Amino acid sequence: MQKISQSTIQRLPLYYNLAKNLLKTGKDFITSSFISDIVGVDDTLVRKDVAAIGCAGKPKFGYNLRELILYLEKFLGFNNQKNAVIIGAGNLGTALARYANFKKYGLHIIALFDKDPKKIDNERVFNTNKLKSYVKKNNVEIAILTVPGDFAQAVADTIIDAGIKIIWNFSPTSLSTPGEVFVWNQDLVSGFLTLSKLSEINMLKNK
Amino acid sequence: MQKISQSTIQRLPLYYNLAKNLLKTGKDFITSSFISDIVGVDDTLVRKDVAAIGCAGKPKFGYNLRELILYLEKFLGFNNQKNAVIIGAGNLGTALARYANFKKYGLHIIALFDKDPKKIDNERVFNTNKLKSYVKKNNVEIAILTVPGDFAQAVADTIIDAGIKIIWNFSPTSLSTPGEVFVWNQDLVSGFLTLSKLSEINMLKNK
DNA sequence: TAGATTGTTAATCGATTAACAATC
DNA sequence: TAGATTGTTAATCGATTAACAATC
Repeated sequence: MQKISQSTIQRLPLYYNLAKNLLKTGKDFITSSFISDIVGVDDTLVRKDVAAIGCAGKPKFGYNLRELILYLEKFLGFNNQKNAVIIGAGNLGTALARYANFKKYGLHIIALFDKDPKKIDNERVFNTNKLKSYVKKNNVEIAILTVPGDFAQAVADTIIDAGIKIIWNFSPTSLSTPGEVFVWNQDLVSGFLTLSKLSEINMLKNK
Repeated sequence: MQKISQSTIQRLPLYYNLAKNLLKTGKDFITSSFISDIVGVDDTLVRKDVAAIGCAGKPKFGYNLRELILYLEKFLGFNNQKNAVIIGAGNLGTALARYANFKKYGLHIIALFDKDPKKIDNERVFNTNKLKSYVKKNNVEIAILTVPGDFAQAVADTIIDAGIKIIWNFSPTSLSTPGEVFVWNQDLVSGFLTLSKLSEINMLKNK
């Protein structure tokens, strides 16, 4: 299998969303230049990305829409349902837990943890001191960290100890983890700062 | 001014968070190799990034921590307070609005909009039909889109018409916008799919 | 002074874009 | 057949890494 770059992987969900939207309009085919126009990625690159997941197009028509969608769903692993827990039942953690859509894409959030007794109902939200045993018992693959930065490393240590190999880190702290643990940082403040600076540069460019 | 790459800009907030944490421990200096170890970025690259924002280090010591923090704050624009509105007062939109931290970093969320009458209080949450006039009246620079994908383009058209030049797009829809409008996509489902696939590749690598 | 660390120039690597052949 | 679009190879571009000189 040829290796697929991170950049390609990050673009595929964009193609997927677009393909699903186009399907609603009753279209049967989608061309690389159509995708290019809307997603803002060069059409050659779109074709390379699509080729990389093994989906072939038809000259003069483009890609069969349903087929492309199936290839994307298969590649992105919609059907490998994964259990996840959220640590930190604050605003963001709670919002993520309520976002029903995740399940369709393979992310099944089965519990939240917090150390604030007021948030604990022992049904959906548990005390953080039960985190380790819960993870071991319930086949949890993913931990979603929505705790304040000061606690992130300690929580990470705990869940790694319990066997977690995938961390979706919404905290502002860079985590020190062993090589076999995969961390995906999604701190939204960092996101905002990046957006803010890049937009500034974009303004200057358009002056 | 030399141009600073998007990759550099995306790393700077990571350095910033680390620097702030280290400050709490009473340290006065921070070295590029220390940053490298924790953030997971080559130390040469760290030095280039820091040099790019004009901050100079001291051989044998590293960077003065407070000085580095000041340079980062200045570059990332913490003091340019920007007004923002959130469109879509669902779980995520509401959570973002409640996240008080944003204000420290220059993001001032001054109102939310929704079309569901049950969510409207005409104090913090307004009817979407007032969006355009509100944006024009209140010096709103940033629109945060947390609406379902089907409505994203229509909302985008409205706010662009009202003069918005920066969109933080949490919806799963790629937006068609004029070149002077800057869009930063942060769809969390796409985020999860990327995380999921990359972690899979990471697993294989570690077998 | 010796040694650690910064700063910079050159080399490498990989991603994107350009050119164009293949094909429906 | 002609033309549009895919698929692929080559060229370009930019980001990262390596090597090493400068400096405190």
